[in-house]
Amino acid sequence: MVRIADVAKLANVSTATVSRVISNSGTVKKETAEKVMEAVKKLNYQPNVLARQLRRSETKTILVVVPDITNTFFSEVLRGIESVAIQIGYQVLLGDARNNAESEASYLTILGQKKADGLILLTARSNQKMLEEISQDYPVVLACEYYEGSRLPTVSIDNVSSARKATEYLISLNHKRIGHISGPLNVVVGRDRCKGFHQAMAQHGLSVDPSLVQEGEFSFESGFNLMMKFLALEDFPTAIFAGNDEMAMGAVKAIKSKGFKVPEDFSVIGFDDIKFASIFEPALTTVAQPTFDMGQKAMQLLLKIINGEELEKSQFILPDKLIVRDSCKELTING
Amino acid sequence: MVRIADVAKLANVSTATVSRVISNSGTVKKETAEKVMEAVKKLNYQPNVLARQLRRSETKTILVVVPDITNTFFSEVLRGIESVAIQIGYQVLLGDARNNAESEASYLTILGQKKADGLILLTARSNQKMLEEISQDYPVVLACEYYEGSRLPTVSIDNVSSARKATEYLISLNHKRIGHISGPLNVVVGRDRCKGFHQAMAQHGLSVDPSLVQEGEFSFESGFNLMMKFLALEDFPTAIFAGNDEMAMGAVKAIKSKGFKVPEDFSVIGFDDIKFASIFEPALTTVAQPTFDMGQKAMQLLLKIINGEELEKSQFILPDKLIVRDSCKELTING
DNA sequence: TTTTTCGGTGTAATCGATTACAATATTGTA
DNA sequence: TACAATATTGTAATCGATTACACCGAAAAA
Repeated sequence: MVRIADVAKLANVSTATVSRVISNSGTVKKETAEKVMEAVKKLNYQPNVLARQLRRSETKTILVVVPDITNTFFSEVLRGIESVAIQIGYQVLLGDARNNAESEASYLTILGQKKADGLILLTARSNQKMLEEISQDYPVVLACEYYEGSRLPTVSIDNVSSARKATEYLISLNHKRIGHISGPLNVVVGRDRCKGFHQAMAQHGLSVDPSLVQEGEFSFESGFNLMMKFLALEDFPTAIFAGNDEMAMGAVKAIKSKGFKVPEDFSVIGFDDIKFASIFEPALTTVAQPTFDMGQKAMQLLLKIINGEELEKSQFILPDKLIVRDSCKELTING
Repeated sequence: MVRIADVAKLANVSTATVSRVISNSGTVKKETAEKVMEAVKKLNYQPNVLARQLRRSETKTILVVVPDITNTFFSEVLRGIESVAIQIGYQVLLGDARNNAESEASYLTILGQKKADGLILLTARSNQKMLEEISQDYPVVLACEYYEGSRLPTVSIDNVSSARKATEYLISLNHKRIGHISGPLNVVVGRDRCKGFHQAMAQHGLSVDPSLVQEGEFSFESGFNLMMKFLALEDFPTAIFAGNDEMAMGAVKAIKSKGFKVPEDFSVIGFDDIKFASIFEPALTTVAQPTFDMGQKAMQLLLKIINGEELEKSQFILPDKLIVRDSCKELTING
């Protein structure tokens, strides 16, 4: 292992000078610097980051905890985070919570151990109070998910209004009997999308049949099963707003399994616009979240906090976008 | 910040003793240990991992470089890696190469900086020689992808025989005029799958029409475009072996766009068995790779190398599995 | 000429743990 | 009781960088 002392000896200067050169911080005479650089090159010296980190007590590493790394929605956000991180010399430590609040919390010890300078959470299912305490001591940013009424720095879309928008789209297509296949209501985004659904219905004077609102998990299977429930009712809904794209696909699959067609017999709208939404048949009409941007924004925000900069505000709402494809259709009188 | 010295003072012992207690390494009297543990608890002491790392010169961190984090195939492997890592007290530093050999290589400096104890590469597109040199100095394991004729420790399936198996399945369905939509041939797995295809054809005395082998990228769009090329030929193939599932889906889409049906008019087989393969319509017949297992195995292997254990062998071939679904059909005389 | 000023460099303390080695306490043995 | 063996604990060096502070010499100011 080549140490800074080796370089110093070869260049015939002190370690302090070498350090100044490689961090180009201080005032070093040009010729001296060249001598040092030469020695660095000759010895193929790379500073030991651990030592630097210890001394400066910073790791240039951040921790990102995702609920499910195999969900492309989150991996796209992650990519946004990482792209910014790399640019500014940070590395990303990955925590995959596997949809488990406990394991989510277990990653947080990494901060206390000083293995990371900050934390971005793409999931907010563990104890809110604990997290708020942690954010007193360490830089924390939430992305995608969030806590209600919390002051924690957050980057996300406005799930309530997006859900309203999705529902209103169905309403604009003349649908009146609309069902909602909701994500888990103990997760904010599930709750907020459900809320948006109800708001839109109320605003347009439409009543919501309680049997047409079903809570499930953000998975294909769950979407399938809940749609099957709807299809067991006397009086079908004509359109379905699903909590996310996977659920929407499950719902479509269920509809098809009964011999019906989408969008002819049922309109289905999803949420997230995952990679596969456009490949699916029918191509899914859905609300797109700016995944990559959210990741980038979250990282930029975290960096500001790490650097102790003042935040102009702490909640960032990014724009969503309704993507109209082929899974919804206007309800005609015969419909 | 609570330091070990604070704990030592409160417990009225030396820092050495505290250190011994928290790493339960040495011989410490029971009562002393209890005293120390009490002080630890009272002060809520957490060792500064950086200091430990510097002294022990180990980071308990590994670096995983993936070609594309938004590809569920790789994120499943990653999950396998991470699950083992967490269990044994390691953390995973993520490098997303974004399908770019240069950026892949840029992550390797992290090793030299001592920010990670080892490296798992899920992509092998950068300079082989360089990597082999690196593996002299640092623990390295390749997973999924590999270099031909290299002694680098590797975990993967046998892509040649898997591709042969896939092709033979088509042959067993009476197909004779079979096309191959290949992944990039500058990537080993692309090459090996192509090789397996040719082997199977030759072994069954079938000739390969050169115009029925097209090289593309491992993407949906690429699969679509290349299938369109086939569909522009005078003499169609009756079956297609695609380099991976995304390409297979693209091919199916192209076929449908021309008004043909899968599997009635064309049989299509994919590769990887990604999450979406079963949701796609028709559900994709494909070759499943043991993603999670490969990740686990790779991590276990890396750990052995880190610990300086002797490896019984360096190339691990895991079993693949042909998953028969609905995208292939026996060729009848009417074709 | 003398005194400041400051660019450029070196010395040594420091970050916070681990651990080699030394020292002391305790127990066992003769 | 005396001495050896062992258990337990402490002292201080160490990991490899960064950086506060001191210092020197040359240029600028008085």
